[in-house]
Amino acid sequence: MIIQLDMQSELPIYTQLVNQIIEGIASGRLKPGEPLPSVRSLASDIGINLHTVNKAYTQLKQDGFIHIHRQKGVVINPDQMPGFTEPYKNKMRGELKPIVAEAICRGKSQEQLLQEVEQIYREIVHTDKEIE
Amino acid sequence: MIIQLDMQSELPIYTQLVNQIIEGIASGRLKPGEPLPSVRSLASDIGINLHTVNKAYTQLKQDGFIHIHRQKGVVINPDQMPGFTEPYKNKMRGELKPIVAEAICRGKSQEQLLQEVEQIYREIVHTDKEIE
Amino acid sequence: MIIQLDMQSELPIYTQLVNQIIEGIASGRLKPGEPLPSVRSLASDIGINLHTVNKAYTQLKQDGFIHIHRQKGVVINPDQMPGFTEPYKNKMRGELKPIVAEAICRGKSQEQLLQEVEQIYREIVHTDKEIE
Amino acid sequence: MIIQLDMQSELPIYTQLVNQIIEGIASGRLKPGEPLPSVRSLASDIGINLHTVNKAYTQLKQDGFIHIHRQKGVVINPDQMPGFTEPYKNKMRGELKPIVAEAICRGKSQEQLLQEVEQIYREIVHTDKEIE
DNA sequence: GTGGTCTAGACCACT
DNA sequence: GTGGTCTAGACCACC
Repeated sequence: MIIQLDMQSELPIYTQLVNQIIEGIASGRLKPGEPLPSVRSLASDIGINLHTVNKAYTQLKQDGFIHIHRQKGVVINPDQMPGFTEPYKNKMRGELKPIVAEAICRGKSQEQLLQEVEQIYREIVHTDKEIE
Repeated sequence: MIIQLDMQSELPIYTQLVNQIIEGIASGRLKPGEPLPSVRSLASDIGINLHTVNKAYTQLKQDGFIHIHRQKGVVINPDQMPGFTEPYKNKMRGELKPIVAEAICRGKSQEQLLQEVEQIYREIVHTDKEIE
Repeated sequence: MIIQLDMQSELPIYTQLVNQIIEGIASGRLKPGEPLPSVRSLASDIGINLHTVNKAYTQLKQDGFIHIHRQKGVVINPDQMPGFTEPYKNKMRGELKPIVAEAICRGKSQEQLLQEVEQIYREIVHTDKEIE
Repeated sequence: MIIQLDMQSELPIYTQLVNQIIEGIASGRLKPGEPLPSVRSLASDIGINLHTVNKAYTQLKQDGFIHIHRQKGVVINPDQMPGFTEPYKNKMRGELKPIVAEAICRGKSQEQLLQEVEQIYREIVHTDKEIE
């Protein structure tokens, strides 16, 4: 799996990493039980510090997306993804609200906005799984 | 208009301010041409630093949501809201993508996600405009 | 509040810090809303690195014991302590089980063990709040 | 006796092994003088490294729970379990204290906490000894 | 001033 | 080899 980081972004590097791995899972490119590179190898591959990778992995572990298997390394949670919990739902709605509000100001109709979301949904799910 | 700030939030205060004003515009509670409180009075009203309000107003001005006149003070852009520009579109899609991806991982179907967005849309637009 | 660290302990320093702060809250020496020293000052006071303090604070924040107020610094959660949740309950029972088992092997009766726990409970709660 | 290991746990595997054997003794499923599997066979049974089992056995021996004979192999200490020594007492209290403190913060009364400990005590002692 | 992030390098426990 | 911890020093955003 290719990791694309924007070092100029306002988003912390570890957050970008977390997002990309979640997108990888959502798209099916990363499957439950599949191993992830070690902290050190991923860090050297993408040219960042191992602590930054570690922070991303730790957050993914706390949220239940991955397991950190002692000495076997890191794997995508083989059993189940974290559920649609109430705290998560609130977090999601809180993130969505300002985005929707700005879209409304800028003239997007409800239909247009839903189409936009639908397209993003399909882009993620239909990502060609053969391409890595 | 009531401003609700969460001092524990990870979002900077000025960003929360920006978001709330944009939501006010989206909901219709704030209308084009309508005056906003001065930096000084808003800051003292909600008990935050002048600089923080100033930063929020500056960003809103840069994005085209408000005008800042030397004498007339601050008003909602009376002519037109900023449009659905290409850079904004990219920004929006970049923000939406990780949210959608995580929702997919957590088991949301496309229909459920669209309903969620639709509900948020309606909540913003249908906010009772009588209540301030 | 005095922090006592054992640099030779098997427990990570940041865990010892977390424990001591939780004990401080349990004993009433640290009250809801009360400020905690800044990362830097606490680190220099007890002679450890600021990142270690930061890690402890971050964990306490995630567990809901403290709030990290932007720029105001760190305060004990003024509203409510984290509840007796199911995951916590499981964690607690998992920690308690091997301790109880070993006590049984070493000849402790149920009554003796309960007295031990009771004494610890009282020691924490009845800590003289005048002494700091 | 069935050994249940959690490879995702933060506890080292050898510690989990030690705990489970102590629980086995506490519950009566493992009786004084009873033989334990050899390092080699236990390791292959539960699919872990020889060294890991060895480390667990070594710790149990040091604490006085088992004897390791050159010929007879490993047996539960036939004479007497280790006593309620002063160093052990301190260790136990040190482990108990943060658990009790957190329970207090999370709203457990002394009675509730004692009931919790009592229940764990009974669960260990009353484990059906017929089931292995 | 505050906390947050990133880097760098070291040591350790575990397997 | 793995991840976990600690230290050190730097820069940044926020207020």
